[in-house]
Amino acid sequence: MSVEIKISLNEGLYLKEPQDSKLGRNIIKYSIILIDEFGFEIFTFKKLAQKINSTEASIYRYFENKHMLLLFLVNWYWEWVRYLISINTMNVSDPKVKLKIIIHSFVSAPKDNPGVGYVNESKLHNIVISEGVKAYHTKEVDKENSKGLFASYKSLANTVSKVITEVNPGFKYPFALATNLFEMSNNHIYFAKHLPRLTDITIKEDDFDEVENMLHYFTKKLLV
Amino acid sequence: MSVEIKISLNEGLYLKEPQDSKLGRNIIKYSIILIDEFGFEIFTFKKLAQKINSTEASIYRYFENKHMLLLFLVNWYWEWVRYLISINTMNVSDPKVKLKIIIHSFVSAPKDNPGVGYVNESKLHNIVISEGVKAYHTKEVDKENSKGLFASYKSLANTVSKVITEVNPGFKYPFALATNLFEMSNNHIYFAKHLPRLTDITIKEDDFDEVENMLHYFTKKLLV
DNA sequence: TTTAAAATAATAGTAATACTATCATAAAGT
DNA sequence: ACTTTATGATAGTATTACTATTATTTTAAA
Repeated sequence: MSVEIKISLNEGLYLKEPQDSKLGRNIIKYSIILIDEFGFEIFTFKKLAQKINSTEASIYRYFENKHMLLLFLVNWYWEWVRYLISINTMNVSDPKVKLKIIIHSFVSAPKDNPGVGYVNESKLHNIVISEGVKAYHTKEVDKENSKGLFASYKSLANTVSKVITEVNPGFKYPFALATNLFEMSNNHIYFAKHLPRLTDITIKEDDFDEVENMLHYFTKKLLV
Repeated sequence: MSVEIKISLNEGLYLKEPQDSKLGRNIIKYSIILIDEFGFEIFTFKKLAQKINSTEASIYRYFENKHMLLLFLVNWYWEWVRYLISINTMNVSDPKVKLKIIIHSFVSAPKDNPGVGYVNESKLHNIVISEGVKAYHTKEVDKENSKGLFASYKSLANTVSKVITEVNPGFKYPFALATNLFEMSNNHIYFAKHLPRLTDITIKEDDFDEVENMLHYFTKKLLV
């Protein structure tokens, strides 16, 4: 039972839609594997080309450069989380329950879901955790933002902020809390793994329960 | 009235203490200016060398590579904020007031303080906001962490977490809140400037009051 | 089924980056 | 005055981040 979902993203992210061809899907698939394994700085189009028995030039026909590829991947992730939230909260009316589902999606999206053949969601999650912030910490943010290349993150923040406001209409910073839940989730998974003195939680073999509990704890206190 | 403070940092951060020579201090001074102006990716040792009429080779005698230089700079910043907090809370006994001072230091450290001749704290703050996360999002985190290259951030988190626990001994995540206040401060200043739809606050001509108010609001709700 | 169009591969080449090495000169410390 | 140390000048290498050109393969239309 695999219903292939194709996630559509802003056309400015790529030169040619990678999800529509074998090579394109290979670029997505193996870039995720390589970036997860070696990190974004070490990753190059040349190495990717070697891995998939293609050439640098061919990859450059799909993505302007590796930064754009990263931006594509994190947008894909944002959009996918948004999709998960939308289907999982579809028949839920209690906003508090919705928020629980949202937090669960932030923390453990890759765990519960089937997903798309050419995307290893778990590795992509690792990339978002380890490299995601680099997608928007560049000198080109403003230009890229004006082209809509962060639309998915903004939509996600918007969706979540609405639920926050439903839970507590008096809460003053719904957008900040929305993005903070997402960033905090990623940060503290990263901290627990690499800089444990910066957090209170621990992670044993990819069990993110403590992160989830922490976010619930914060959210509850903030929104009562 | 300029009392020159020299901030001592982990020796693993540099090959040769840059604060002890004219060239070293120039490297610090102008790397801050260049990274702030052009961003970390565009910044190279060659460009820096040209700017200060020196050579790449000379700069490499101080820092292994530009990543280490960035790590040095953010450590310097962390250590400096820690120093500010320690002197500004010295004679304060009320932990709530201490926390206010801490938040103010996170948000507006560069505003209120004289500082060190070769460091433009305001530009350095910009670098921490825009590039700081790159200092610890690398494949070498674990190795670098084991050498103590993140000690300053950890000390800072530790200091703040203690105050949080003083305010509310029952609060379950003092370290997470400590780091989150710092990260949130940086993130939302960045968002307000570049991705305003991701936050609720606005910043008009480097007035960070709204950020500070937001952090107070969050902290208060979390620690009552 | 042929044929044209489009996609990919193969190859080559360039400027910039991220270094390392060597030697000469200048500055500082004893 | 002398020796250590710091810096500058110069050169060189491997890798990166591309661009360009041509050949070959795949696909899609006539």
